[in-house]
Amino acid sequence: MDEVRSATLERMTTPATDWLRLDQQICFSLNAASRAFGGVYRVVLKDLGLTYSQYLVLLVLWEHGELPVKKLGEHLRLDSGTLSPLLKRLEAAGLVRRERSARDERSVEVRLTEEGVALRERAVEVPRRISAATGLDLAEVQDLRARLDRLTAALDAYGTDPAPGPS
Amino acid sequence: MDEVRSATLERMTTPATDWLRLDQQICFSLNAASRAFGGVYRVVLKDLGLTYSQYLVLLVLWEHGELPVKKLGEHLRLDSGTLSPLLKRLEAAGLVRRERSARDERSVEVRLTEEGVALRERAVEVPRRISAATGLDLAEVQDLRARLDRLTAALDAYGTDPAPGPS
DNA sequence: CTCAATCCAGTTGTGCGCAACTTAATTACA
DNA sequence: TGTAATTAAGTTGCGCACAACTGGATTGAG
Repeated sequence: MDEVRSATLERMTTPATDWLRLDQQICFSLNAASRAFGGVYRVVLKDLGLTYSQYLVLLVLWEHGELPVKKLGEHLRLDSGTLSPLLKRLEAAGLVRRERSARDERSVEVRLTEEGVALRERAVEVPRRISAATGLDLAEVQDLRARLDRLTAALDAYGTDPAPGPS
Repeated sequence: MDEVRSATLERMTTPATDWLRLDQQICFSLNAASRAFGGVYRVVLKDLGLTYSQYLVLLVLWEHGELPVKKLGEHLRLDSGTLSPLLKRLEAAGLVRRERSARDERSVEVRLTEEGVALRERAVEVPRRISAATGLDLAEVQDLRARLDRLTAALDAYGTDPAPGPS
Protein backbone atom coordinates (compact mmCIF):
# COMPACT_ATOMS: atom_id res chain seq x y z
CA MET A 1 0.00 0.00 0.00
CA ASP A 2 1.38 3.36 -0.97
CA GLU A 3 1.09 6.64 0.83
CA VAL A 4 -1.30 8.91 -0.98
CA ARG A 5 -0.34 12.54 -0.69
CA SER A 6 -2.66 14.29 -3.08
CA ALA A 7 -5.95 15.40 -1.57
CA THR A 8 -7.85 14.38 -4.68
CA LEU A 9 -6.58 10.86 -4.59
CA GLU A 10 -7.21 10.64 -0.91
CA ARG A 11 -10.95 10.71 -1.53
CA MET A 12 -10.74 7.77 -3.88
CA THR A 13 -8.72 5.53 -1.62
CA THR A 14 -10.42 4.50 1.57
CA PRO A 15 -9.64 7.03 4.30
CA ALA A 16 -7.37 5.56 6.92
CA THR A 17 -9.98 6.17 9.59
CA ASP A 18 -12.38 3.76 7.89
CA TRP A 19 -9.92 0.99 8.57
CA LEU A 20 -10.71 1.60 12.20
CA ARG A 21 -14.27 0.35 11.76
CA LEU A 22 -15.02 -2.72 13.83
CA ASP A 23 -16.73 -4.48 10.95
CA GLN A 24 -13.57 -4.27 8.88
CA GLN A 25 -11.50 -6.20 11.37
CA ILE A 26 -10.88 -9.80 10.37
CA CYS A 27 -9.64 -10.49 13.85
CA PHE A 28 -12.96 -9.56 15.37
CA SER A 29 -14.83 -12.02 13.16
CA LEU A 30 -12.29 -14.65 14.06
CA ASN A 31 -12.56 -13.87 17.72
CA ALA A 32 -16.35 -13.86 17.63
CA ALA A 33 -16.45 -17.20 15.84
CA SER A 34 -14.03 -18.66 18.33
CA ARG A 35 -16.15 -17.51 21.25
CA ALA A 36 -19.34 -18.71 19.59
CA PHE A 37 -17.69 -22.11 19.28
CA GLY A 38 -16.87 -21.91 22.94
CA GLY A 39 -20.52 -21.57 23.77
CA VAL A 40 -21.48 -24.61 21.75
CA TYR A 41 -18.64 -26.70 23.17
CA ARG A 42 -19.63 -25.60 26.66
CA VAL A 43 -23.07 -27.10 26.14
CA VAL A 44 -21.86 -30.23 24.37
CA LEU A 45 -19.05 -30.95 26.83
CA LYS A 46 -21.12 -30.27 29.93
CA ASP A 47 -22.09 -33.95 30.25
CA LEU A 48 -18.45 -34.96 30.16
CA GLY A 49 -17.50 -32.40 32.80
CA LEU A 50 -14.86 -30.92 30.53
CA THR A 51 -13.93 -27.45 29.36
CA TYR A 52 -12.93 -27.00 25.76
CA SER A 53 -9.24 -26.76 26.59
CA GLN A 54 -9.38 -29.87 28.72
CA TYR A 55 -11.11 -31.63 25.84
CA LEU A 56 -8.27 -30.62 23.52
CA VAL A 57 -5.70 -32.05 25.91
CA LEU A 58 -7.60 -35.32 26.01
CA LEU A 59 -7.83 -35.36 22.19
CA VAL A 60 -4.07 -35.23 21.99
CA LEU A 61 -3.61 -37.88 24.63
CA TRP A 62 -6.19 -40.17 23.02
CA GLU A 63 -4.35 -39.82 19.76
CA HIS A 64 -0.75 -39.96 20.90
CA GLY A 65 -0.84 -41.71 24.25
CA GLU A 66 1.56 -40.67 27.01
CA LEU A 67 3.33 -37.37 26.39
CA PRO A 68 5.56 -34.97 28.30
CA VAL A 69 4.03 -31.58 29.07
CA LYS A 70 6.35 -29.97 26.53
CA LYS A 71 5.12 -32.09 23.64
CA LEU A 72 1.53 -31.58 24.70
CA GLY A 73 2.16 -27.86 24.55
CA GLU A 74 3.62 -28.09 21.07
CA HIS A 75 0.55 -29.86 19.78
CA LEU A 76 -1.77 -27.33 21.39
CA ARG A 77 0.33 -24.17 21.10
CA LEU A 78 0.26 -23.75 24.85
CA ASP A 79 3.02 -23.25 27.38
CA SER A 80 3.46 -24.66 30.84
CA GLY A 81 1.93 -21.54 32.34
CA THR A 82 -1.37 -22.61 30.88
CA LEU A 83 -0.92 -26.36 30.94
CA SER A 84 0.35 -26.87 34.48
CA PRO A 85 -2.80 -25.73 36.25
CA LEU A 86 -5.02 -27.27 33.57
CA LEU A 87 -3.35 -30.65 33.96
CA LYS A 88 -3.63 -30.34 37.70
CA ARG A 89 -7.38 -30.00 37.30
CA LEU A 90 -7.53 -32.97 34.94
CA GLU A 91 -5.55 -34.95 37.47
CA ALA A 92 -7.87 -33.89 40.26
CA ALA A 93 -10.75 -35.07 38.06
CA GLY A 94 -9.07 -38.47 37.87
CA LEU A 95 -8.63 -38.42 34.10
CA VAL A 96 -4.86 -38.09 33.97
CA ARG A 97 -1.74 -38.93 35.94
CA ARG A 98 1.51 -36.97 35.96
CA GLU A 99 4.86 -38.39 36.83
CA ARG A 100 8.43 -37.22 36.51
CA SER A 101 10.28 -38.91 33.71
CA ALA A 102 12.96 -41.26 35.01
CA ARG A 103 15.08 -40.56 31.97
CA ASP A 104 14.93 -36.79 32.34
CA GLU A 105 14.01 -35.47 35.75
CA ARG A 106 13.00 -32.11 34.29
CA SER A 107 10.23 -33.64 32.24
CA VAL A 108 6.80 -34.72 33.44
CA GLU A 109 4.97 -37.45 31.59
CA VAL A 110 1.22 -37.07 31.29
CA ARG A 111 -0.80 -40.21 30.76
CA LEU A 112 -4.46 -41.14 30.80
CA THR A 113 -5.95 -43.07 33.68
CA GLU A 114 -8.40 -45.89 33.02
CA GLU A 115 -11.13 -43.35 33.52
CA GLY A 116 -9.51 -41.00 31.05
CA VAL A 117 -9.28 -43.72 28.43
CA ALA A 118 -12.88 -44.71 29.08
CA LEU A 119 -14.10 -41.16 28.57
CA ARG A 120 -13.17 -41.43 24.92
CA GLU A 121 -16.17 -43.65 24.33
CA ARG A 122 -18.47 -40.92 25.45
CA ALA A 123 -16.55 -38.23 23.56
CA VAL A 124 -16.90 -39.94 20.21
CA GLU A 125 -20.19 -38.24 19.54
CA VAL A 126 -18.90 -34.75 20.30
CA PRO A 127 -17.43 -33.93 16.85
CA ARG A 128 -20.66 -34.95 15.15
CA ARG A 129 -22.71 -32.69 17.36
CA ILE A 130 -20.30 -29.82 16.83
CA SER A 131 -20.28 -30.41 13.11
CA ALA A 132 -24.05 -30.25 13.06
CA ALA A 133 -23.96 -26.94 14.90
CA THR A 134 -21.60 -25.39 12.35
CA GLY A 135 -23.76 -26.24 9.37
CA LEU A 136 -20.60 -26.64 7.30
CA ASP A 137 -19.88 -29.55 5.01
CA LEU A 138 -16.56 -31.36 4.96
CA ALA A 139 -15.15 -29.43 2.01
CA GLU A 140 -15.93 -26.09 3.59
CA VAL A 141 -14.37 -27.17 6.86
CA GLN A 142 -11.19 -28.27 5.16
CA ASP A 143 -10.94 -25.14 3.08
CA LEU A 144 -11.51 -22.93 6.08
CA ARG A 145 -9.01 -24.88 8.14
CA ALA A 146 -6.38 -24.53 5.45
CA ARG A 147 -6.90 -20.79 5.21
CA LEU A 148 -6.82 -20.34 8.94
CA ASP A 149 -3.69 -22.42 9.33
CA ARG A 150 -1.93 -20.35 6.67
CA LEU A 151 -3.07 -17.21 8.44
CA THR A 152 -1.76 -18.49 11.76
CA ALA A 153 1.58 -19.30 10.17
CA ALA A 154 1.81 -15.79 8.71
CA LEU A 155 0.95 -14.21 12.06
CA ASP A 156 3.45 -16.40 13.87
CA ALA A 157 6.15 -15.18 11.50
CA TYR A 158 5.48 -11.58 12.54
CA GLY A 159 8.40 -10.27 14.56
CA THR A 160 10.38 -13.40 13.85
CA ASP A 161 10.51 -12.76 10.14
CA PRO A 162 9.24 -9.32 9.20
CA ALA A 163 10.48 -9.66 5.62
CA PRO A 164 9.69 -13.21 4.57
CA GLY A 165 11.84 -13.65 1.50
CA PRO A 166 15.40 -14.05 0.32
CA SER A 167 17.53 -11.63 2.26
CA MET B 1 -3.76 -44.20 11.12
CA ASP B 2 -5.46 -47.43 9.99
CA GLU B 3 -5.05 -49.03 6.65
CA VAL B 4 -8.29 -48.82 4.79
CA ARG B 5 -9.51 -52.28 3.86
CA SER B 6 -12.89 -52.00 2.22
CA ALA B 7 -12.28 -48.94 0.15
CA THR B 8 -15.82 -48.14 -0.80
CA LEU B 9 -17.43 -48.13 2.60
CA GLU B 10 -14.55 -46.89 4.68
CA ARG B 11 -14.00 -43.92 2.43
CA MET B 12 -17.55 -42.79 2.78
CA THR B 13 -17.84 -43.37 6.49
CA THR B 14 -14.73 -42.19 8.28
CA PRO B 15 -14.40 -44.12 11.55
CA ALA B 16 -15.83 -42.08 14.39
CA THR B 17 -12.51 -42.17 16.23
CA ASP B 18 -10.82 -40.27 13.40
CA TRP B 19 -13.13 -37.35 14.06
CA LEU B 20 -11.40 -37.05 17.41
CA ARG B 21 -8.13 -36.08 15.77
CA LEU B 22 -6.96 -32.62 16.72
CA ASP B 23 -6.08 -31.71 13.17
CA GLN B 24 -9.65 -32.31 12.07
CA GLN B 25 -11.08 -29.77 14.44
CA ILE B 26 -12.03 -26.53 12.73
CA CYS B 27 -12.39 -24.91 16.11
CA PHE B 28 -8.78 -25.55 16.95
CA SER B 29 -7.59 -23.79 13.80
CA LEU B 30 -9.92 -20.94 14.59
CA ASN B 31 -8.73 -20.76 18.15
CA ALA B 32 -5.09 -20.92 17.14
CA ALA B 33 -5.53 -18.15 14.58
CA SER B 34 -7.32 -16.02 17.13
CA ARG B 35 -4.50 -16.45 19.62
CA ALA B 36 -1.85 -15.82 16.99
CA PHE B 37 -3.64 -12.56 16.22
CA GLY B 38 -3.56 -11.79 19.90
CA GLY B 39 0.20 -12.03 19.88
CA VAL B 40 0.54 -9.62 16.97
CA TYR B 41 -1.93 -7.15 18.46
CA ARG B 42 -0.08 -7.35 21.76
CA VAL B 43 3.07 -6.14 20.04
CA VAL B 44 1.37 -3.53 17.89
CA LEU B 45 -0.78 -2.12 20.69
CA LYS B 46 2.00 -2.04 23.24
CA ASP B 47 2.91 1.54 22.35
CA LEU B 48 -0.67 2.63 22.91
CA GLY B 49 -0.85 0.89 26.25
CA LEU B 50 -3.92 -1.06 25.17
CA THR B 51 -4.98 -4.68 25.20
CA TYR B 52 -6.82 -6.03 22.20
CA SER B 53 -10.19 -5.93 23.96
CA GLN B 54 -9.64 -2.37 25.10
CA TYR B 55 -8.73 -1.47 21.53
CA LEU B 56 -12.01 -2.97 20.32
CA VAL B 57 -13.96 -0.90 22.82
CA LEU B 58 -12.23 2.23 21.60
CA LEU B 59 -12.93 1.28 17.96
CA VAL B 60 -16.64 1.22 18.77
CA LEU B 61 -16.52 4.49 20.66
CA TRP B 62 -14.50 6.20 17.93
CA GLU B 63 -17.09 5.07 15.44
CA HIS B 64 -20.31 5.62 17.38
CA GLY B 65 -19.45 8.15 20.03
CA GLU B 66 -21.04 7.93 23.46
CA LEU B 67 -22.79 4.64 24.16
CA PRO B 68 -24.39 2.86 27.12
CA VAL B 69 -22.60 -0.26 28.33
CA LYS B 70 -25.41 -2.40 26.95
CA LYS B 71 -25.01 -1.13 23.38
CA LEU B 72 -21.26 -1.45 23.61
CA GLY B 73 -21.76 -5.07 24.59
CA GLU B 74 -24.05 -5.69 21.65
CA HIS B 75 -21.46 -4.40 19.22
CA LEU B 76 -18.73 -6.50 20.79
CA ARG B 77 -20.73 -9.56 21.87
CA LEU B 78 -19.70 -9.00 25.44
CA ASP B 79 -21.73 -8.75 28.63
CA SER B 80 -21.34 -6.46 31.62
CA GLY B 81 -19.38 -9.12 33.46
CA THR B 82 -16.58 -8.59 30.97
CA LEU B 83 -17.14 -4.94 30.16
CA SER B 84 -17.50 -3.50 33.65
CA PRO B 85 -13.96 -4.22 34.85
CA LEU B 86 -12.56 -3.50 31.38
CA LEU B 87 -14.20 -0.07 31.29
CA LYS B 88 -13.00 0.57 34.80
CA ARG B 89 -9.45 0.05 33.58
CA LEU B 90 -10.00 2.29 30.57
CA GLU B 91 -11.37 4.92 32.91
CA ALA B 92 -8.38 4.55 35.22
CA ALA B 93 -6.18 5.04 32.14
CA GLY B 94 -7.99 8.33 31.51
CA LEU B 95 -9.35 7.32 28.11
CA VAL B 96 -13.00 7.06 29.01
CA ARG B 97 -15.56 8.45 31.41
CA ARG B 98 -18.62 6.66 32.75
CA GLU B 99 -21.72 8.34 34.05
CA ARG B 100 -25.20 7.22 34.95
CA SER B 101 -27.74 8.20 32.37
CA ALA B 102 -30.11 10.88 33.67
CA ARG B 103 -32.90 9.51 31.54
CA ASP B 104 -32.51 5.93 32.77
CA GLU B 105 -30.71 5.47 36.05
CA ARG B 106 -30.02 1.83 35.26
CA SER B 107 -27.88 2.72 32.29
CA VAL B 108 -24.30 3.97 32.28
CA GLU B 109 -23.08 6.09 29.40
CA VAL B 110 -19.51 5.55 28.28
CA ARG B 111 -17.81 8.39 26.48
CA LEU B 112 -14.30 9.20 25.37
CA THR B 113 -12.20 11.75 27.19
CA GLU B 114 -10.09 14.24 25.25
CA GLU B 115 -7.22 11.85 25.68
CA GLY B 116 -9.32 8.98 24.39
CA VAL B 117 -10.29 10.94 21.29
CA ALA B 118 -6.68 11.96 20.75
CA LEU B 119 -5.50 8.36 20.90
CA ARG B 120 -7.31 7.70 17.64
CA GLU B 121 -4.61 9.61 15.77
CA ARG B 122 -2.01 7.18 16.96
CA ALA B 123 -4.25 4.16 16.37
CA VAL B 124 -4.79 4.92 12.72
CA GLU B 125 -1.70 3.01 11.74
CA VAL B 126 -2.65 -0.13 13.64
CA PRO B 127 -4.87 -1.74 10.97
CA ARG B 128 -2.17 -1.29 8.37
CA ARG B 129 0.41 -3.00 10.52
CA ILE B 130 -1.99 -5.83 11.33
CA SER B 131 -2.90 -6.20 7.70
CA ALA B 132 0.75 -6.48 6.80
CA ALA B 133 1.20 -9.22 9.38
CA THR B 134 -1.63 -11.30 7.96
CA GLY B 135 -0.31 -11.30 4.42
CA LEU B 136 -3.88 -11.34 3.16
CA ASP B 137 -5.22 -9.11 0.43
CA LEU B 138 -8.50 -7.25 0.75
CA ALA B 139 -10.55 -9.81 -1.16
CA GLU B 140 -9.29 -12.68 0.97
CA VAL B 141 -10.04 -10.76 4.14
CA GLN B 142 -13.57 -10.02 3.06
CA ASP B 143 -14.23 -13.57 1.96
CA LEU B 144 -12.88 -14.95 5.20
CA ARG B 145 -14.86 -12.46 7.24
CA ALA B 146 -18.06 -13.41 5.46
CA ARG B 147 -17.48 -17.10 6.06
CA LEU B 148 -16.65 -16.58 9.69
CA ASP B 149 -19.66 -14.36 10.28
CA ARG B 150 -21.93 -16.99 8.75
CA LEU B 151 -20.29 -19.60 10.94
CA THR B 152 -20.81 -17.48 14.02
CA ALA B 153 -24.46 -17.00 13.15
CA ALA B 154 -24.91 -20.74 12.74
CA LEU B 155 -23.22 -21.44 16.07
CA ASP B 156 -25.28 -18.78 17.82
CA ALA B 157 -28.41 -20.48 16.55
CA TYR B 158 -27.41 -23.72 18.28
CA GLY B 159 -29.79 -24.43 21.14
CA THR B 160 -31.96 -21.50 20.16
CA ASP B 161 -32.97 -22.94 16.82
CA PRO B 162 -31.92 -26.57 16.31
CA ALA B 163 -33.93 -26.93 13.07
CA PRO B 164 -33.47 -23.73 11.09
CA GLY B 165 -35.74 -24.26 8.14
CA PRO B 166 -39.15 -23.33 6.78
CA SER B 167 -41.72 -24.86 9.10
C1' DC C 1 -51.74 2.76 41.74
C1' DT C 2 -49.35 -1.50 42.92
C1' DC C 3 -46.36 -4.95 42.80
C1' DA C 4 -44.41 -8.56 39.98
C1' DA C 5 -41.59 -9.14 36.00
C1' DT C 6 -37.95 -7.31 33.45
C1' DC C 7 -33.83 -4.78 32.64
C1' DC C 8 -29.12 -2.79 33.52
C1' DA C 9 -24.68 -2.58 35.57
C1' DG C 10 -21.83 -4.49 38.69
C1' DT C 11 -19.71 -8.38 41.62
C1' DT C 12 -18.03 -13.01 42.47
C1' DG C 13 -15.95 -17.15 41.19
C1' DT C 14 -13.79 -20.16 37.80
C1' DG C 15 -10.90 -21.17 34.01
C1' DC C 16 -8.00 -19.87 30.11
C1' DG C 17 -3.85 -17.50 28.00
C1' DC C 18 0.34 -15.37 28.39
C1' DA C 19 4.47 -12.71 30.16
C1' DA C 20 7.86 -12.88 33.53
C1' DC C 21 9.96 -15.26 36.79
C1' DT C 22 11.85 -19.40 39.85
C1' DT C 23 13.80 -23.86 40.58
C1' DA C 24 15.90 -27.85 39.33
C1' DA C 25 18.03 -30.82 35.83
C1' DT C 26 20.65 -31.38 31.77
C1' DT C 27 23.87 -30.06 28.20
C1' DA C 28 27.75 -27.75 26.22
C1' DC C 29 32.14 -26.00 26.11
C1' DA C 30 36.35 -24.06 27.64
C1' DT D 1 35.95 -31.53 34.85
C1' DG D 2 33.73 -27.52 36.30
C1' DT D 3 30.90 -23.95 35.24
C1' DA D 4 27.90 -21.31 32.15
C1' DA D 5 24.01 -21.72 29.11
C1' DT D 6 19.97 -24.03 28.15
C1' DT D 7 15.84 -26.57 29.05
C1' DA D 8 11.42 -28.21 31.52
C1' DA D 9 7.86 -27.50 34.66
C1' DG D 10 5.84 -24.73 37.87
C1' DT D 11 4.33 -20.18 40.06
C1' DT D 12 2.68 -15.45 40.10
C1' DG D 13 0.22 -11.74 38.34
C1' DC D 14 -2.80 -9.69 35.10
C1' DG D 15 -6.56 -9.40 31.90
C1' DC D 16 -10.28 -11.54 29.38
C1' DA D 17 -14.70 -14.45 29.00
C1' DC D 18 -18.59 -16.16 30.99
C1' DA D 19 -22.03 -18.17 34.37
C1' DA D 20 -24.52 -17.01 38.27
C1' DC D 21 -25.84 -13.79 41.16
C1' DT D 22 -27.10 -8.95 43.54
C1' DG D 23 -29.23 -4.48 43.91
C1' DG D 24 -31.47 -0.85 42.12
C1' DA D 25 -34.45 1.23 38.32
C1' DT D 26 -38.07 0.74 35.08
C1' DT D 27 -42.04 -1.31 32.97
C1' DG D 28 -46.36 -3.37 32.64
C1' DA D 29 -50.46 -6.08 33.89
C1' DG D 30 -54.23 -5.88 36.68
